[in-house]
Amino acid sequence: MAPPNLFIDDEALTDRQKDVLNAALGLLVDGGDGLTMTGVARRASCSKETLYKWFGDRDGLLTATVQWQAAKVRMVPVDRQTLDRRTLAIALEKFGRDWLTVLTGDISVALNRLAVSHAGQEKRNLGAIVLEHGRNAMARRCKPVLEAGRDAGLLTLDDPEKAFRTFFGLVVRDTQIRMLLGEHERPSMEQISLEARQAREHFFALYGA
Amino acid sequence: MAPPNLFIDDEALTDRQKDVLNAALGLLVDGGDGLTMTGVARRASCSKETLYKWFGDRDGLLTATVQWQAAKVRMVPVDRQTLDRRTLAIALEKFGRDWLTVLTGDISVALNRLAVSHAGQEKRNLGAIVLEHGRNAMARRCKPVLEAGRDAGLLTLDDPEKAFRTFFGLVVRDTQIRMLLGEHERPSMEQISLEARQAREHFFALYGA
DNA sequence: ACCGAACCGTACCGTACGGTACGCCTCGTC
DNA sequence: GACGAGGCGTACCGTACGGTACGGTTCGGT
Repeated sequence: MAPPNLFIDDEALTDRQKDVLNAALGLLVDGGDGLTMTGVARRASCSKETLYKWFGDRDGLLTATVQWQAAKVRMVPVDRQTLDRRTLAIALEKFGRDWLTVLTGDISVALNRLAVSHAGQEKRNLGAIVLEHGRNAMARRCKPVLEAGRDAGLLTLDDPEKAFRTFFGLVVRDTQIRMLLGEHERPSMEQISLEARQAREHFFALYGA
Repeated sequence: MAPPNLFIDDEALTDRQKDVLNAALGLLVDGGDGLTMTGVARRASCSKETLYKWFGDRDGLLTATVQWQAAKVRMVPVDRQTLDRRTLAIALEKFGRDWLTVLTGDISVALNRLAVSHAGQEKRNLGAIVLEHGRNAMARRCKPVLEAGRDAGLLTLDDPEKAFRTFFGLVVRDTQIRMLLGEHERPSMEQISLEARQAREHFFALYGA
């Protein structure tokens, strides 16, 4: 059964509905199993019938949860005027730091795990959503900065997309896949800062004008 | 119930057992669901009872499948004598090419999906196995080459582990996570060659002596 | 005060799947 | 040829979970 309304535009959600999604997310974060309709209903103190009325079916609930939570990920915007090499470097480094912090967080790991599992079956929605709000959102934020850097004569890059993908690689490296595969020692703040700094240095070494 | 014998050392497997594991793998590759004991039994033309006798339980079967298949991944070894800059570059580039080819293959994607899902529940085995035969195997093959490059005065690196992780990032970038999340347009051979070449160039730009 | 909508709690149904039991067949060994 | 081990096919059981039904309660509107 199709969900009655699939709010691709979010925030047609009442507070109570957000409570439900929070419950689902909580269940998801501490152990992907346990995320059952009965479990969500119990944790949110609501009835299963309500869940089905609001979200159509299990998949609708999952989609709503992922969509709503993924949309929360916000990177700090960077104002592109008054761009000199130092502010650009600071911006990129902070970018990497924020990104690594989000990536290694419980919620991000749980969401990506769910989406990856989901992409294994035929239904592809969750993977697309997470990709959109994850990698692609990062790209949308990052590429204008790179282009601004190029226009300011600070960076030498032909294709912003390719440069972004390299930046992605320099920042994320093997961190994400290791977390997804169950290595639960999250890097510390200091570690993240260090890695972001090195990513920035490396990126400038490769693309600095 | 625990599997009767958990052959952490592989290849205590008869041909018939390998047939079974192949069936499981096939089921896994075309759509992670459908990978059910009944499905495997049907596909391998064997009885469920035999499956349970051989592998203990579903988890044992999955583990055996992943372990056996993951062990198949072989990178071409690199002889570290007579190392000049050109052969090192060729080795690293081929390394990247092979790695991207494996990573984007159906089997690798399916295996990693399964392992990631599995790591979401409390049982962590599969994640560890894939990590060991994936990233870690790559590291074990790669780091000696990097150290040889350093000893030959071709590379400047303090910590091989850190250098390897950067190499990993330069090669893999966002490719793996995108495949895992369901983006099924696999990069072509030409695309992979291009990316491996750029990864090699970038790596030398960062670590070349 | 009354009514209806929304919702909670719980009981219930159907099915899919992990795991077991059992009858039959095949084949190697004596 | 007799026999037992190993294995195939199938029927079966228990349970977990997605999904539905329904009675009881709260609450806002009239």
